[in-house]
Amino acid sequence: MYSHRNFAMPMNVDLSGLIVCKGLGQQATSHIAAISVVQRLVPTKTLFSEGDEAKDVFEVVRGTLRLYKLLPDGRRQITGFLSEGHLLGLTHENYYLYTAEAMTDVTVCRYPRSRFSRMVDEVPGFAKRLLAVTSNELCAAQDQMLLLGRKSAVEKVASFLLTLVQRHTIKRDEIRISMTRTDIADYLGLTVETVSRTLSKFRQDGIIALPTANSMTVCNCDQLEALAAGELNDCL
Amino acid sequence: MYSHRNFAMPMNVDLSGLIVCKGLGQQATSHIAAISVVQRLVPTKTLFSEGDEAKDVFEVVRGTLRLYKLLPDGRRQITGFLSEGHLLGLTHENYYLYTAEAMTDVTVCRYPRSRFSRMVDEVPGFAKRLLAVTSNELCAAQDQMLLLGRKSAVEKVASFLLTLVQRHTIKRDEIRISMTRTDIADYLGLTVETVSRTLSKFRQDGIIALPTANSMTVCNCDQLEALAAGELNDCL
DNA sequence: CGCAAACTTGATGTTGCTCAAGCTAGGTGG
DNA sequence: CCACCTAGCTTGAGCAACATCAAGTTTGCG
Repeated sequence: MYSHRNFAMPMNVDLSGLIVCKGLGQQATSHIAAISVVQRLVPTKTLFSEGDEAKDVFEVVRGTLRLYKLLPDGRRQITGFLSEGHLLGLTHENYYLYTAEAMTDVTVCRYPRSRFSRMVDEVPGFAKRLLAVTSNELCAAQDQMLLLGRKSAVEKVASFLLTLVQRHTIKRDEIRISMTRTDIADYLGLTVETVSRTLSKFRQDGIIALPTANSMTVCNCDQLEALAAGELNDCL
Repeated sequence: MYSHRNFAMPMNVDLSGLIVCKGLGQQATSHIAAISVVQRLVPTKTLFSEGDEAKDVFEVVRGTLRLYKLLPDGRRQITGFLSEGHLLGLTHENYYLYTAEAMTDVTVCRYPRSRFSRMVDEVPGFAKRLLAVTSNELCAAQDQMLLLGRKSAVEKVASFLLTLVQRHTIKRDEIRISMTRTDIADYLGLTVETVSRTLSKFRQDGIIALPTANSMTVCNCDQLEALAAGELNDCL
């Protein structure tokens, strides 16, 4: 199982495209690159767990992670899926507030938190950039609260599919679903069975096509939007 | 009805205690005070609505507001209750992402967004302070996602009561509930009836006392914590 | 080819919603 | 000061949406 362990490498990678560097000067970029370490994960490996001491901040360079919180009895709520370019591990506590686990092969860039924190003080515009990132996350979190608290299963799944469509603008309407049904369920506050049934229903209604379990084509985007907003409660 | 309208006043108020000023220098504090305007609201008046152009940032000086999002058919999800010392209206979009409505008589301090934004660039440490505030909100939002997506009605209400207890450490265990049952329901993703029934059950079980509908005493804090964590599913 | 994990589908069960009615408290006007 | 009125709260009965439990099916991989 050794080959499955997480490992850090003193590797020379081009980091100039990192999100944390965007808009910062050449000097800041090299400063950031200097304190970073590249790390890789295989699927299902955790980058860090809720409650661990928050020693590092990470940026996703490649692949996708799921972030989640658990209840004592194992119930799971996925708070987000993070892909290339996203930061994670930012917190003002001394411990991580959620678990981050690789869904695919993942490459991240790791920054020691102490130095990262110093950069927030010293690099002009850096705190503002992080504020922008965090504000966007908060916005997404609030949308998700509306979804979790007030939407029906059909609305939840429809909303979710639409966000998938909006992310993958590449290849019109043909979407790769990189998460399992269980992940989707834990993200939407449903069970696997309900997610599966709802997708089947959308397929039967000609709203989507499911060539395989992991890919999807949206046939009727308007109707999906109507369903997501809860405007077609009668029609189903 | 004129007396019920929101109004802004060129009023001299001591603003040195504002949260936005904390930890900043004397110069920054006076700078902030210089661009602020005091504004008052009576209960049920909205400070701003979701989708409005985000012209200002606010700080609550007195009273409590509810923040919420609506679905087209009127379903409401309250994303938070804001009291004294909290900032609101921060967004990186050009419009507000939620509605803010007064629950009590409210006094806020208003800052033009353009100037506030300039301060983020110019006042050292200001962006970092806002980052801390936003990070805390994000943390709370993620806890709320877990609650909304994965907790039962009993667990939701128990969790909510515990956060109330933690806020009001004043007067051991005697808590004033400033929101209506409907507000609580819309915050927890439940209906009024379910909230009422659950509170009644807690009362019957001797976990809490409800002298009036708007106040509460926690009799058995341990049990409430156990319920909130979902550890007593069998016992009820 | 065979195995395991993921997915789908059906039958049944339960939580929390809906609808309906009565209760309580605070505020208003006679 | 009291009666009324209304908004908020409580409680009950029935129901629907979603969960649970239980097979089967498909898929990907060794």
